[in-house]
Amino acid sequence: MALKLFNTLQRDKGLQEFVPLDPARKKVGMYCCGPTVYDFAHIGNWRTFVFADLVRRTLEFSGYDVQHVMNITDIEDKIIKRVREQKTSLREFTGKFEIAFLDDLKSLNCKEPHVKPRATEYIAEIISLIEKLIARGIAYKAPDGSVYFSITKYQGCGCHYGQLLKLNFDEMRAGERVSSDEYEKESVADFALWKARVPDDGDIFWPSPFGEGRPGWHIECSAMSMKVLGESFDLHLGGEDLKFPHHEDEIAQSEGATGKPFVKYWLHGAHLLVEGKKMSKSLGNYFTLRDLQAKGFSGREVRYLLLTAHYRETFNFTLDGLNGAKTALARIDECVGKLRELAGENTGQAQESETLITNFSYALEDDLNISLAWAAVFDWVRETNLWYNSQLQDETFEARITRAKVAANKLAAWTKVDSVLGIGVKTAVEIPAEILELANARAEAKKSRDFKKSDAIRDELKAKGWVIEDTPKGIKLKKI
RNA sequence: GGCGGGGUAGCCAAGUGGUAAGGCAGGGCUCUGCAAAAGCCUCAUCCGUCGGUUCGAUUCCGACCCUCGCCUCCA
Repeated sequence: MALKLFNTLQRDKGLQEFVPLDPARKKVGMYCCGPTVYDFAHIGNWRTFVFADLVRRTLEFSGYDVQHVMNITDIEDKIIKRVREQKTSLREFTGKFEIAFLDDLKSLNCKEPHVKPRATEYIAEIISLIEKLIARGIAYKAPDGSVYFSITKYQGCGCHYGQLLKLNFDEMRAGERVSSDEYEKESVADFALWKARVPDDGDIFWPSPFGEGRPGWHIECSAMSMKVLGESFDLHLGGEDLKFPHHEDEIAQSEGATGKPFVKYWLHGAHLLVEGKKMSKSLGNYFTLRDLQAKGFSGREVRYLLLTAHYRETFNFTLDGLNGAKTALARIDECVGKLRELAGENTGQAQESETLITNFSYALEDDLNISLAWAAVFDWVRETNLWYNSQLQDETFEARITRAKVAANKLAAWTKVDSVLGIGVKTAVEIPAEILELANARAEAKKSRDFKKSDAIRDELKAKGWVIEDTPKGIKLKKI
C-alpha cells in the first residue's frame, strides 16, 4: 500500500495517493507555516508543529528525501506594537521568541526544519513578487500607498479563487470589521501585499519601488516557499484556520505571479480544545509548553499526547490525559528496557515482516492514522511482554543466545517505528549516591527480615521521588 | 446568515453494511514478606435523538438536538 493523504485541494475526492512532483519520486518539498514570534507558542500551536513533524517523519519512513521548510514571521502588526511598547529593537524582540520557539521544538523532539527563512530576510524576494503581480495587472497601488491584490483581476485571468474552500462572497460577512485604514481597497476581499508606512510603525519599514512600508502577511509565505522550494512544490501544511484567507491568498499570489500550480497537496491540522473548552487565557486553560513543564510534565509526554489523535479531528487536550501519557510511556519504556537488557551487545535487523512494522505502516499510510499506529505499538508491547515472561525459565546457553537475537531484532523493529513516533526511550537517570545508599540499607533490612524498617525506607525513597521494585533479577530503581 | 468538522465506555480515542482497536482510570489475578508507575486478564447488548433503506446500521439516507471551527489577527 502507498501513502494516502487528505488533500484539501481535492477534498471532495477522498484520500489521494501521495506522488511527489520529482520525476524520480524521491525528493519531496514540504513547507509549513511557522510561528509569528511575538510570544511563546501555545499548546495549540504545538499541535500543528508536531503534526508537521509527523508528516515529515512519515515521509522519511516511506523512503522520501524531504526538504522541510518552515518560515519565521518576524514582522507583523502585533510584533511592531510590542517592540514599540517595550522600546526594544525588532531583531532583539523577535530573536528572543525565535530562540524560545526552537528550544520548545527540540523539547518536543520535533526534527528541526532544514530551512527556516525569516520574513525580514526575504524583503527583496517579496518586493520582486509584488512587482510581478503589478506587471501582470493583478495588483494595484491604492491612494494610501499600500499595494493590494485584486481578486477580481485575478479571476479575470481565468484563475480560481476559492480552491481550498467554497467561497460565496454575497453571503460572507467579509469586511464587517475591516479597520478604517483599509478603506482604500477597490474591493473588500482584496488583501494587502505591501503596507504603506504609517507613523505607528516607527523605524520599522523598508524602502521599495512602491514606497516605504512593510510586507503584508500572506506574501511572505509565497515568496519564501517559492524561493526555497521552487514555483511548484509538493506539500504545504498549516492549521485549519489558515485555509482562509491565508492559504487561499498564498495560492492566489503565487499562481497569479507564475501561472503555475503552486502546491500539489495541502494538509490542514485541526485545532484542539483544552479540558473540553476553547483555549483562552480567561478560562485558565491556555498553556504554553513552558507552563506544562512547570507542572512537571516533559516535552516527551506532551508530544505523546498530541500524537494520540488523528490530525484532522479536534483533539481534547487534558491534564488528565497528560498524566495518562506518563503511564503509557512508562509501559513502553519498561518493555524496550527489557529488550535492551536481553539483546546486550547484539544488533538486530528490523524485518519488514515484523507484525509491528506491517501494522504500523499500514496505519500511517491511511492518512496518518496515528491512533491505529499506537494500537499496533501497544499490541506489540503486550506480545513482547508475554514472550519475555515465557523466556524467564530457560537459562540454558542456547536459549540465551537465541533470545538475545530475537530481542535485538525486536529492538530494531521498535527503533524503526520510533523514527516516526519520536518517543525514544527514556534516558537512564543517574541514581544519586544518597538514593543508592537507602536502597542498600533497605536490602539489608530485608535480608534480616526487618520488614518494618525496609518498608519505611521504601516510603522514604518514594517521598524522595524514587520507586523501588523487587524483580527476580534484583532491585530496580525508577525516578518518578 | 454562508461554508466546513464533530457527537463511540468514567476520561481520551480508532473503526466497520454483519455485530465495537488502543491508551488512561477501575476491577481481578500472578510474582512478592508485603508491595510496586512489574506482568497477565477483565472492563460498551452498544456507538447524540427520532424516522427511513436493508435479511441486517453505530456504519447509508432524512429530520432534529448539541458542540466546535472558518468567514476578522489566529495553529
